[in-house]
Amino acid sequence: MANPRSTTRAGRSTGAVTLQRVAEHAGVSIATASRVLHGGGSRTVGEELRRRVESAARELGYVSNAPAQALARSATSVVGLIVHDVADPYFAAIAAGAMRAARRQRLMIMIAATFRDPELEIEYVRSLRAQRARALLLAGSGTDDRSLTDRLAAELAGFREDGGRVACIGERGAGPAVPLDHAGGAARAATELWRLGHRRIGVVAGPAELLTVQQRLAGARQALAQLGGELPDSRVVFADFTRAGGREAALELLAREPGLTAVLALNDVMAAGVLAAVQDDLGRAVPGDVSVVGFDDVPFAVDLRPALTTVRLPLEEAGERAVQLVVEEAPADRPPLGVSLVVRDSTGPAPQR
Amino acid sequence: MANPRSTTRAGRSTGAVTLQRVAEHAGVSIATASRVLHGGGSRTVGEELRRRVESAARELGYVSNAPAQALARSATSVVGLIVHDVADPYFAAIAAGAMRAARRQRLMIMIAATFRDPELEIEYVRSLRAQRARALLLAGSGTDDRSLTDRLAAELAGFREDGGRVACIGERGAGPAVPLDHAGGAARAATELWRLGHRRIGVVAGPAELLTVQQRLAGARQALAQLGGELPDSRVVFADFTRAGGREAALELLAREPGLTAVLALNDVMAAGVLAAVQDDLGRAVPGDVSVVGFDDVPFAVDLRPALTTVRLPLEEAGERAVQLVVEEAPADRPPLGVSLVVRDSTGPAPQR
DNA sequence: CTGTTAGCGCTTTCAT
DNA sequence: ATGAAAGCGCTAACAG
Repeated sequence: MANPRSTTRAGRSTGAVTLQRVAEHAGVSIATASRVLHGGGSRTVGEELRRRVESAARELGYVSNAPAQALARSATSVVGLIVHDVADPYFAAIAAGAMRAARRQRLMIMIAATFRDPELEIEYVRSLRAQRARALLLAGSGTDDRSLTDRLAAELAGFREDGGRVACIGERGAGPAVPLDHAGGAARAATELWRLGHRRIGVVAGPAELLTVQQRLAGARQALAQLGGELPDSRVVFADFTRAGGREAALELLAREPGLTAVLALNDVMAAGVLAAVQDDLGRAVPGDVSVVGFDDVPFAVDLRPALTTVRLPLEEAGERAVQLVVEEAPADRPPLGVSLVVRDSTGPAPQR
Repeated sequence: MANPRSTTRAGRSTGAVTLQRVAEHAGVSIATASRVLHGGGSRTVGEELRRRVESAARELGYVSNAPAQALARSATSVVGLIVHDVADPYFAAIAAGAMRAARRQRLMIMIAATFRDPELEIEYVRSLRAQRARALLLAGSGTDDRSLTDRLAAELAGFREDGGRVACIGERGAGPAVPLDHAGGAARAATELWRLGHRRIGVVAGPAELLTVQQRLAGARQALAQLGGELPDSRVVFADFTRAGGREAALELLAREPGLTAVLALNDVMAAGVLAAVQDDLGRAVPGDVSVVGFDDVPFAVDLRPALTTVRLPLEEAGERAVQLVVEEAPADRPPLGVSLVVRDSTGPAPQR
């Protein structure tokens, strides 16, 4: 004989334990059950019934149905986070911060990785919109592609109209943001190099179309100009924001401008590649022959060979702030996150010649 | 029958665009609209109506309501992934693989980070159960705590009863798993060290209660025993699976057993700490004085100083397989993922004495 | 091929 | 304080 979960009255096949069943089991109305099990604080149910409902729920192993709740109250507790690549320590750090904050707010984070495809980013905000996510966090850099940006903006506008909140990590003109001073950081790095006597500095940059890259590059360029130096285009090479990209770019850069005494990598992952290129491929000493500075200060920067001098960005905190921004746990006008230069062993005085 | 909702455009800027509205706008029934907009492939709608519905949806800017769909068909397209810490490259790699596979299946990944708190893991499977996630991926190591394990198992059983699928990355007796040969990998590492002439080998291990740690440790111990060597408890120190943990453990290990010529770190992040301890704190050479081998082969292993010899685990692929396992995109009996030893520069012959 | 019509499980007035 | 009932937006029989 079959062994159904409980005796069924008419046809109604059993299985999932619903609020309905909990209510029956406790001998109360479904409304009451809802109030005790999901009622937000406003305890408006008598002690006796409350107890009965609670034990019924426990006995039956009740688990609330989030989609049903979402439908009924048209609001979910999921926050979408769109990153380029979770395996990239930059995004991993942001995600970690966001998740920490989410836990405090009892929110769930749904992460989508675009693998650097802007089309996918748009597709994902649409998905998250369909999920009726409570908020959306855009962690990746924006692009200077107007059409893409406009389409994204349209999708985000729709999301907001449905009542969703949006926050960006780093300015990208698509809503409130947790500002990240890319330009300032790059300026700090360039200035340090200048101070060390470097006059011929090259830059290994990420994809040229990324706003973040443009801002960092502009910061370095401006600082150098102000100092009386320069950063001609011939000293900048763009590549993927990866270790391989950094390595190739460094090789090209130093082939093109052999006299460079320092290179600024626009992120730490690329810096790792630069270090490999300079030391292993080219057999030059760091910082003896050429100094290298990175950007972001991801966890492994200190373990690089030599330990990387880099611009520190408080990524985890940025992630936390982003969720605070969308759940208004904190005032929107907090002092911006500071960037700082962490001087380690990959930089030194410019070699005499 | 007056529709109370769409009483025209007075006041409120017409609420959400629902299927109902799209249907009206297209002059078809809501069922037809549903069929064209969400109908899975089985095109059973006339060309004419199909076109009308599609353009109506576009004009109105319709976005489907996932929670409503989930409720109606009692199935979602979200897959939960529970990790210890997204910022840890081990989990980041797994997550990246999972997301890549998820995209192909048009699934969304909801990541929950336990920050290494087993209680939280249980809490999160409950949450994901409430979300009616289609599947659950457990990426973290299990524990040898019986009570915790039982409670988790109970929760997972409930999840399965509701129709959810579960997969683990690495065996943990909680359902089908993407096997990861922790023991075999450790054996390979230990054997290599032995081959290089090392006879006094120490181990810097992660938390003792983690199954993964126990398996790796057992693998190393057994290999050594087989070779005629040994791994007494005095040569094993447990600490957090972090850089700091690795560093402290290495310091303690070498203080306790100064004669060690090699140390096996049970993951690469710890290995980074070991390298720092040995070289920077103790001023000993690697691999001249002591050889170091890591575990996992995370991306930065090659950039460590010196480049780390380590056991390679195909983490991204494991993540991909895990989602394939729960959506049965692939047969369950695929050949297990292979582990291999990547020999780099942190290992060398045992020093003569 | 298209429309009707029950629900899916829960929240939330509105009464009592 | 508690219950009855009307939805929330969509899917899936079940007719035509």
